[in-house]
Amino acid sequence: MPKRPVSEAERRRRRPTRGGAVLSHRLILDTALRMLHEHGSAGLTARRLGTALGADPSALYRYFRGMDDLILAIADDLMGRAADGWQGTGAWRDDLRDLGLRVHAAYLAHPQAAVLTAGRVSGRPHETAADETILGILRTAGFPDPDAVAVYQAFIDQALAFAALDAATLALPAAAREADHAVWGATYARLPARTHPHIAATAGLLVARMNRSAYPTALEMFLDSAEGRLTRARAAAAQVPPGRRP
Amino acid sequence: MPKRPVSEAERRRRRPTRGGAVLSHRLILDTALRMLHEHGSAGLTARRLGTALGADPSALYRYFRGMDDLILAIADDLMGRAADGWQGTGAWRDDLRDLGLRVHAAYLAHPQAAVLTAGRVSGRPHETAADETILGILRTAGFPDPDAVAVYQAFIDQALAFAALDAATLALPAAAREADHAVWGATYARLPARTHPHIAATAGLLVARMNRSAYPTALEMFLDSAEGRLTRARAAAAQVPPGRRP
DNA sequence: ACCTGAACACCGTTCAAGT
DNA sequence: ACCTGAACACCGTTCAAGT
Repeated sequence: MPKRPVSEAERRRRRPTRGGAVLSHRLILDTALRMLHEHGSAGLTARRLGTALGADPSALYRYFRGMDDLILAIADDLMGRAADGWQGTGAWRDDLRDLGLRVHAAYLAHPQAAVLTAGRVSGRPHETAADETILGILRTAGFPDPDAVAVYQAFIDQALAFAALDAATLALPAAAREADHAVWGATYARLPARTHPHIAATAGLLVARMNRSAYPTALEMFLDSAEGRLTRARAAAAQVPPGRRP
Repeated sequence: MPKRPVSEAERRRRRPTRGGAVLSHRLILDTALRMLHEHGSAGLTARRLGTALGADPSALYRYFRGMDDLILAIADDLMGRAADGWQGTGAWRDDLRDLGLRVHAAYLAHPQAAVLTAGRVSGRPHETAADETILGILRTAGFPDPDAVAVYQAFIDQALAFAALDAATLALPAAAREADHAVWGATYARLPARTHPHIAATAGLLVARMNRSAYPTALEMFLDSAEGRLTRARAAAAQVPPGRRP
């Protein structure tokens, strides 16, 4: 196990690099995000990041344990961008929808970063803050704790899972993305009705939909079902008045 | 654009490699899946694959355009494994649940491959066959075409998105996976109630749930909502008898 | 204290040459 | 027809040396 890099607060001297930049976690993170946009999700390498910062690549290892540590920091940064400035209205369904769409949008704004961070639990401040917010919305709305936890987990995983899936398409190099799009136009829309009757019958609708994210539909379906659960939980609670609870 | 490698049917001579193996798409695919299991999702490289096959790495380029082409072939293979031997019962809700869980399970059986193929549209035979099956289940159940297409897309994307998300955890090297698990135990369960009251209040439930997939919950919520849609669509259709349709 | 430079052990892909 | 071998342009990370 390599030893922990020096934290931002502990730093004393800030000697500039050969290129004149003064390194910091923030500067490295911002430069990494810029490189991901410019060069794609495979384009973030320690060597290129060093060059972009005007520093030797090995200097990065004083700030991050390695590329994996940097990627977890990027993940938490994306979550921070999603939650930045958010205010709840008190209407749980509207608030959840809004948060889900914000997380999805924050990831899609940095699709190459989203691909890299998909499925990683960072446990860092922005992530825990988002989790606390979502659990608070559900518990305040009246979901009993076991339901709140189950619905919370399905909600955040659905948002992140669709973000990663949709980001994967956007993050492809332009050529590959066009090739994937062309698959729909060329292969699916022209499958013969004899072998693929259902695809053939709905080809127009399929092609129109396939280049749009399914997340808004899936999110609304999720909220429908959550509302049903809440109604049933409230009805069950009304059967057992507060004074008679064990 | 590199030229297309020779297809399996077009091959004439089958000269064995230096290592004695006779190359084929199937052999390369199976060897690639084995390497992914043994060395993780970053462990599939052209050089290692060559060594494992007893061939020079450059020989692979006569079978696949490059690593990306190989990855799309692996994606279609996973979909084939999911659908292999599946039989519908005619009960749309049971059939969809079964297919969703099968796709999820097929991907989780090869998590390192799932990570690599997440979000890629292959347009190849097993993928189109699965799409035809799902659309058929929905249209036969009575979903009007626009609903059938919307629900189909949300269904397949949700299955693949959760598969990729859950696979990302399983595909981590053992050390990183344990570190991610430890994040839950150490960070989340011990956040103070003063700053994170909702996480603190449900910490036991959270830790118990977090190492299990949220897909079964999300899938059941999805099916709840789809059932509501179908009921409403049937009611609307009953309002307009067939003879009066435009 | 912090950054550098060399070193080590790797990559994917191309293309002319061999069999 | 198919595979090989060399070549090219890259990787992440470590560690002793410089400032």
